[in-house]
Amino acid sequence: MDGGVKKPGVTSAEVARRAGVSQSAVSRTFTPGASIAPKTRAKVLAAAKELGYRPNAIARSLITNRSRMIAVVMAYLENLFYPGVLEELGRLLAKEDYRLLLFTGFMDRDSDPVFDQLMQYRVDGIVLASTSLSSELSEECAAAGIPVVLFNRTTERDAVSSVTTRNREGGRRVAEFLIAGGHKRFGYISGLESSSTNRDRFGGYQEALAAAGHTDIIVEVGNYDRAEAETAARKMLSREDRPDAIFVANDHMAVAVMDIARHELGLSIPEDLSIVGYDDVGPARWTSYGITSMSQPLKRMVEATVAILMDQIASGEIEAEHRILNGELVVRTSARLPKTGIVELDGRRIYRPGRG
Amino acid sequence: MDGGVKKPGVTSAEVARRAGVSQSAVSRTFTPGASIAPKTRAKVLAAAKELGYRPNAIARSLITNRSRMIAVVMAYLENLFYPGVLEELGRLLAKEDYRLLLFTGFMDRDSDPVFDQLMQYRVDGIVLASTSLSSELSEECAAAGIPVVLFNRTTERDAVSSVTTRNREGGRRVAEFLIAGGHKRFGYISGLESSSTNRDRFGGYQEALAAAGHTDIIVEVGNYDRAEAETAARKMLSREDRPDAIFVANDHMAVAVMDIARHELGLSIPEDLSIVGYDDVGPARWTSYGITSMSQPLKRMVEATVAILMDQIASGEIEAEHRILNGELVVRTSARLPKTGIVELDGRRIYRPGRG
DNA sequence: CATATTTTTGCATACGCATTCATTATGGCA
DNA sequence: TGCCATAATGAATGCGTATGCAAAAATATG
Repeated sequence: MDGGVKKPGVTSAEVARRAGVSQSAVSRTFTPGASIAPKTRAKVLAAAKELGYRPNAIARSLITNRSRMIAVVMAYLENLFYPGVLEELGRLLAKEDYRLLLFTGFMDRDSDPVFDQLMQYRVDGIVLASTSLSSELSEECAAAGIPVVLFNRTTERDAVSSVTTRNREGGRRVAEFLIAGGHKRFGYISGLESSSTNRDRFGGYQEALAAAGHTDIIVEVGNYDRAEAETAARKMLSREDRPDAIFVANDHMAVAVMDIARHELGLSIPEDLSIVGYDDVGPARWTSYGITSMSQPLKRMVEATVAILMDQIASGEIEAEHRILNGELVVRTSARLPKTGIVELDGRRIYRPGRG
Repeated sequence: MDGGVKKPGVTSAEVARRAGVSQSAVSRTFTPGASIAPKTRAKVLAAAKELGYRPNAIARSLITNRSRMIAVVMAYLENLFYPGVLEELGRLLAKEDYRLLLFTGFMDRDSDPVFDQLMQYRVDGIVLASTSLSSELSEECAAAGIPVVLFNRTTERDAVSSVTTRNREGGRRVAEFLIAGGHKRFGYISGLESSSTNRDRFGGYQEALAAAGHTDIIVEVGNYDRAEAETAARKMLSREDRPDAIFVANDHMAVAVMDIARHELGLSIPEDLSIVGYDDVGPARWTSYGITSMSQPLKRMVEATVAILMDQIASGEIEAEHRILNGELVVRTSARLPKTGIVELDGRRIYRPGRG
């Protein structure tokens, strides 16, 4: 009825009056490390509690020029890998006393309008998890002193920090594993062709296959999308010379490929067809799928991401830093096993050729 | 080297000087509906572009007493239903020009420390998706004029707004479906026993079963957790009088139950055992599972949530509002089919008893 | 006890912007 | 052209807090 005014909330001045001290004293009470006498502090805390006072983070940000918010840009969350990342990010950022401003659910892959928003909120750092950033924008961030971390992505010119795994080595290992398993015809269902992860995974795969004399890889595009992966699988598997081994660029698509292979085309996995995925995400571990998959160490990746952010926020230096972590090929039931090279490692079966 | 100072960024005063106008004019240029001459506006926009000016949302919030941020509290994201909610929330909130401050990844189900944070940031609204709120806290929100919406949850005393589906009717329908399918022994794997959804789903199930003379339901607790659901399934299915029909309180657990039943205990689904889930989440549709499941209309639920928030923000009135939506029992392959009652509805098979 | 040193305190100011108010420019109409 | 209504403008102020500075209080030292 009164037209929508949010009640203004208790201010530090009101608390000060109540406690019989100055506004400064109230501020100092809530500023760790500030000079304040214990008894004054106690008075202030009492008054604050009575009035239900909470420091206004907005006003604080205006003074300190720090919002204590990190923007996380994640275009889609359908692939469970990303919710996992989000959850871990939330955990670690909270531990560092940072809040998480999430940008998701925009279909156009263009992050520029989102970028405007996040700059207006003066975030202290940016994590880009499923989008890249045009080079002008990343330069603008650098100029503004805002650290940016590309998560699970890199750019050619490595001007912006990134956290990735050894995708090329991963692709190579997948190839070695499949070759050792005695496969003859190799397929690849690709992710987004513009993404660095996809290029690297395919590059390593292709390279190792070529080294073993296999130069004819059957490729279809899945764009990291479930529906497109289904289409790609149908196409690839209804060929006469269909592959007996497929490397799918991530588990999210691999699940779809397995469903199509088994239930639409009646193929047995791994007897008729071996499938290897990437990420080692939740569903890969579910026994219905049991996907043999290159793992990405999610927790350590997120740790590295937060470490880079905190470091650059603290130092003010924002030279690009690149953290590249190792994964393992986790062996399950979706692909035929090589005779050697499989070892047990804290409860998981891992493929490590040469250790075998 | 210089100890970490984020560059202050361009201010409206600088733009004003550059454009040869007052700071007020700059402000009015970026305030929709403000009184500003087209040519002045053009000058300002030009200067702003040159300098790379973006209005400081923090400073604006301080004046307007609106942060244009909505806090979303979501303890865990492992169940794909919630990432879906998050994505849709992000989409709709962006459309309303609101940002999403996410709180996730805290394991203790207690949301109170989180609550402190979110109040400090003076969010304009709160969505609680996997946590409840102590009654004092919800009263504090009401007093502060901050709308709160419980998503997929309710409290007994309905003092705080909520968006849910007809869980009781859903449970009832599942029971009717399983009875019509000729099942004899009924099991239930429960969600969090303290949650309203779980109570309602079980209540309806129990009620309809009792009406048909089945009063002995075998119950195990899964707490909406995958691992616990696995344990529950093992226990329930290794009994001598194991059920031939299980209602699992959500799909996230139903997937685990199916895996255990099939691959650990060698049961055929639906020949030996029928399974019905809840949510109609992604994996339920994957052909490996094909879970017959009560759907929750995610998009409409999120729509309702945002509508309630926008409404209460605009009006300033925050009397609790309850939106209860309808789901459908989507029939797939995880449960034996009744002879009648299955109809086709925009490409899905739906169970509607009495509709023939 | 006087003096030097340290700790604590309040005053005043600034952060970047929106908004009120008084003033000036603009356009409409006779 | 002159007069009035309206639009546009700038100066000033305040949102809630942190912080530099100087004054005051507390403590240590001789």
